[in-house]
Formats: sequence, C-alpha cells, structure tokens
Amino acid sequence: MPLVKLIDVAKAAGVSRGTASNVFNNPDLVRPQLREKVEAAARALGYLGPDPKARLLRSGKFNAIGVVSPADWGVADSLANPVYGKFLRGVGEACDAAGANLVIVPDKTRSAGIRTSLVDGFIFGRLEHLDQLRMAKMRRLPMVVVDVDPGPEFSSVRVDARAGGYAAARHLLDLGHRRFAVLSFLRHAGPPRLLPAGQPRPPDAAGMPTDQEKLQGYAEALAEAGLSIDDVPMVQAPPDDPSAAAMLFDAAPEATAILSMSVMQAISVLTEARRRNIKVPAQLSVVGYNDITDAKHCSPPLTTIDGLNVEKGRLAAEIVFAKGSPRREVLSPRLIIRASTAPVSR
Amino acid sequence: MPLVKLIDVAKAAGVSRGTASNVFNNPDLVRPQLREKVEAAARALGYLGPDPKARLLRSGKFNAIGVVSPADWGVADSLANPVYGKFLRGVGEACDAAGANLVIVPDKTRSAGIRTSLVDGFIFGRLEHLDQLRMAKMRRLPMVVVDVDPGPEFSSVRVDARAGGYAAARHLLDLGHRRFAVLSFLRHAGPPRLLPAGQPRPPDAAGMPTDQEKLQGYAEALAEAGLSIDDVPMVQAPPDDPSAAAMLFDAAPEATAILSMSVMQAISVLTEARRRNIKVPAQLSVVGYNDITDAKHCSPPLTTIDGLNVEKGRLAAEIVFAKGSPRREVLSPRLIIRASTAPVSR
DNA sequence: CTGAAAGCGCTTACAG
DNA sequence: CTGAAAGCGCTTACAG
Repeated sequence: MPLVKLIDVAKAAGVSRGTASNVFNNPDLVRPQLREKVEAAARALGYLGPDPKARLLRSGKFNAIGVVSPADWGVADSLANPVYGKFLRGVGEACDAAGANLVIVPDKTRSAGIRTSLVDGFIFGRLEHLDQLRMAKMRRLPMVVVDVDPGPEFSSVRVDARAGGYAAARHLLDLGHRRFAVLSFLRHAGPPRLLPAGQPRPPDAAGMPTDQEKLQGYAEALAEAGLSIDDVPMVQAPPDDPSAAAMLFDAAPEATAILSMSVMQAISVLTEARRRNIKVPAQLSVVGYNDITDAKHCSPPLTTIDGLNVEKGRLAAEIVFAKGSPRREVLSPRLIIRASTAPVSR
Repeated sequence: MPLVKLIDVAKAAGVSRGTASNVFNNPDLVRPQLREKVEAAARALGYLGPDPKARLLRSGKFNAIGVVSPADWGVADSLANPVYGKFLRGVGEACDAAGANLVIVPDKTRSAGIRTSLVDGFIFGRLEHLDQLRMAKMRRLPMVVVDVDPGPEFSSVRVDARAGGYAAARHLLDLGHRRFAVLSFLRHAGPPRLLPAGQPRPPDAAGMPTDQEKLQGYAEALAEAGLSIDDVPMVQAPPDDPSAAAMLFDAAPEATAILSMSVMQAISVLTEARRRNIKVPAQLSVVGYNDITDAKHCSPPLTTIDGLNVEKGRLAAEIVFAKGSPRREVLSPRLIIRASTAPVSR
C-alpha cells in the first residue's frame, strides 16, 4: 500500500490525473517539459508508478503465464522433479522472449488456483481431470494442455512417446539384443510390482497414458523381431523406488538389455549393476527415457531418449502467448546414444 | 474477460450485489436457502466467481510470492541452474505451506518487474545493485535478501560460506593433504584465468562475495596448517567452462587435493581425472561446493558441502510470509563426505 | 441476515 | 497535447 497515489503527484505537478497517468503509460503523449515536471513531483513524493492492482482493473494484462502442476503436486514438487524442471525451463524461455513472469500454480489449490491466479493464460503440465480445463475455459483465458490431447477445442502439445519407446527398443534390437527386461512407471506411491513373463500385460502395466505409449512403442519394435512384450519380465515402480532395480535383476537374470521408462530408474539400474558386478555395457545394455544432466554424469553415461521437454514447454508457452485458435502439436523424440549400450555379447 | 459478472448473477437470483459477493467470499453470512439460489444462478449463467482483477483492487492480496532472479538472469536461467533450483524448491515448500503461488520475476525486466509484479512480497535471489531493493521498499512489500546482508533495515538469509570453505579444506587437511589446487568461481562469462602459486590473491580471485568467503575459509584452514593460500595454484572459471579442469591439472600436477567452489566444476574435475587416468580418490581427492543429484550419481560420488539451499529458500519465504520486522539469519553449511576424498597416499 | 451506497486507484475515450 | 468524466467489477462498512 504505497501511501502516495497518482492524484497526489498530479496535484503536486499541477496537472490532471489523466496526464499524470500518461506520463507513466504513454510518455510520448506528454510534452517533455510537462513530463519532467510530473516525474520530478513523483520522485519528490516517492511515487513508484501506478499501483499494479488498480491498473490491472482497467487494462487487464497480468503479464504472466501460469503453469498448473500435475495432479496433487505442490509448488515444491514441480521444482523438485528434474524432468518437469526441463519443461518449466522451456516455458521460461518463452516467458523471457515475451518479457513475462512465470507463475507456478500448485494443483493442490485446485479450482481456487485456476479461478484466482493472476495470469494471462495457463499451461496444464499434466492433467488428470478435465474439470480444471473447463474452469479455465470459463475464465476465457488462452491455455494449452501438455502430454495429452483433450480434443480439437483445446490446444495441446504432446511428445510422441510411442515413437520414443520404439526408438529405444529398436536401438537395442539393432545391437543384437533379444533378451529384454522392462522397468515401467508407477505414477502413484506404492511398492514395486512384478509382472512376470508369459502373461498378457494389463492396461495399467504402465502409469500415465504417455507411459502406456512408451510400452506400446517397445512392443511394436519387439514384435518386428518376432518377440512379444508379454514374454518380457517387467517391474513397475515409482521412479525413486530404491528396490525396483534389484527386483528386476532378480526377475530377469538372463536379460542382456533393460528398457526403463524413466531416467532416474535407469540410473538406479546402473548403480545396482555395479553393486552386482555386472559390467555395463559389456554384459548389459540399458536405455532410459528422458535426459537430465545426471544421465550424462553417471557411469557409464546413459543412452536415453531425449523427451524434448524443453521444446515442449517452450512451444506450449508460445501457443498461450499467441492467443490464437487451438493448435495440436506433436513432437518427435530422439535417441541419444551414450555409453550404456553395446552390441550383445552372448 | 468473463462476460457474465457478479451483478448479472445477483439480478438473476434476485439479490443485491453485496449479497452475491458474500455468497462467494463469506458464505456463512448468507442464509443457505438464498445461497443456493445464488449458486444456482451462477451455475446457470456460467459464472466462475469474482473476477480476480476486481477483487484485488478492493481486498488486495495477490496470494503469491515473487522471486527475483539474480542479476541479468531471465526466467529460464533461474530454472536451468540446479543449485538455484534447490533454493527455488525451498521457496516452493513455504508456498505450499501457505497455499500461495510462486512467481519467478526475471531480473531482466529490472525495475518494471519490481513495480508491476503481482506478488505480496519479494525474495531477492542474489543481488547486485541495491536499487531494486529500494524500489521494492517503496512498494512497502515484505521482502528478504538472500546471500548478502544489506544491513539492519532489511531481512536477509545467508549461508556462512566461510565456514563451508573452512570445512572443505579442513577435511582435506585432516586426511593429510598438503598440496592443494583451487578451482575458483568466475561469475561472468569469460575464459578461465590462471592464478599461479607464489603471488598474493587479488580481491577478485573469486566471484561473488559468497565465493570470496569460501576462499577465505580455505585460506584460514590452510593457515592453521602453516600453508598460505597464495602458494596454492588457482584457476578461476565459469562453472560450465569445459577447459578449466584441464588447465588446473596442467598448472598443479603435484596437487593431491582439489578444492572447487562449485559442484559442476568439481564433477568436471572428476571427468578430467578419468581422462588422464588419475584415480580418484586414490591419487587425488576432490571436494566440491553445494550438493545436487549429479554429485551423488557421478563417479566416484562427490564429497561436497551442503550449501543448505533448500533451507535458505524456505526460511526466506517464511520470513516474507510472516511480514514481521527485519530478521537477519545465517545458516551453517555442512560437509557431506562421499567417495571422492581419501587419505593422502604420497 | 440483507441491501443501497461509496469507493478501491487507475485508464481511457472524449471533447477541447 | 491536455483535462473532466465515466467506469473497470468488485468489497465493505453501514444502516436496517
């Protein structure tokens, strides 16, 4: 609550409020001499410029973009996840280009956050319920949904996870691998789950739709080599579960190649391999999904899929800033070959 | 711009604007029966609740905290730096506790960002000019400065970097090391700079005041062992410079212990050592500064200082939310011993 | 518990 | 280029 307001400086400078307002918002409209007088008065009174609250009511631009956290995440969760962090960074790049602030809206506040956040548009980081979308739609703010396509009336940016999964498995197949194991994503807390070979994969064998697409990509590549995903031992676990890697090694001792749906899990596989004295990539090849700096610094550096998270965030934000009619974009991920994969040796 | 406003639903429900407002803001004040009538009207008209812009003007809480980026950084820079990311995460934790949004205010927008950002308070992530502080002060918003103490009229949260530097050097000294090299921080872009042994360290031998404190901590510990920091070869480089580690190895081939002011630099030392076939920690010990996940996953896992970035962010945000009189806090960093340090062997 | 009225601080046509 | 006036959409005492 600045104590001095526009009318005070107007009075002090001997002009009307309108003119004083123009000095701050449309300086070109005011004769330099008068302008300086107003500016001097403002300085003398310690006036900082128009109160953002009041200016907002009339001119209505927040100059900020809101990124709504994935379901149940708070602000800190959004900031703690390295993959999500790359996505945020992409949004940030577009903000910098537009000179806008980035506001992280926790999903925890639910509809209240959508209704009251001071932003010009929303990006939905990872959606579980469409209710939020409807709320946002009613605020008539531009918005885009990421990772999921809720239909032609909404803008969306997705990455073709099926293609990513396919590329990962194809790479291993090309290296001659035929005995696989899969570390799948469990998107809610819970103990690792073993899905033994030889039985059909239930629909929830992977976490989110994106994860299911990765699995589908694996399956397609394997099928081309005459293998069935149903015969590949799988463990499904949250990405930070410390025991999943061990469970997978125990369940699939004969595997020469491991496909993991997350980077963090893939890195924990590397660690577990070291513990068991299994040489990567000489005896075992590992491919992760998504790329974060850890994947470059771990030992050996991880072959993984570049999930294009930065690009995804940047494009989503650009679409929000553009305020146009709905666009539905799909990006194609790329394989990054590092040192955790090699031709099969047995 | 929602088309339907409070007065429309008030009319439709046959009540006054004030009552309709109460339904949304103070439901307890309105008879349930009437309330339902208003709510029904709101639903029927597709009214989402009071326009945040207008409500703001009267009630004035943004429900958000602004984190102003370090000098010259944009939003994306803030999100790309892993150490700064931990700090942001700490702020996020406090936001979650308070149910507030976190808004990243790029320093690039300068005073405009401070003047117009829609936040209830500011955290200054890393300050170069005090102008911004003065601006913010004029907005009469609670704020805290991090990493630097601008005096008793401002709240500040610092980490005792001198103590951190001391602990790092002390640890190496305790392991018997006597031949050191230092990888120092250059906070602006530029080629690595060699500061050979045997000459006094210029004041800018380290980047920011915090970095200079680290250096001072190194120097104090060394002095206790009868060594002068002036006799320790130093290279000063930006944390992402790829050639700094090599330059340091060349300049100090006889060193058995390397002190680095950043984690990323320390990790690059590990990589360079591997390239040169120098065994860490058997032949060379390395201590970094600050802890990020890479430091745990690199090989060998890095001994480093926990710079308490998360705690720093959390405490800073708590001080902002508390809106009290200025507090000046200093946190004490801790040494994290992992596998990159060992007793000296020669 | 409800309604009529004032006003938050500014911006923006509009007339000059 | 400047000033007088209306009004952005809501909240909040206040009187009832």
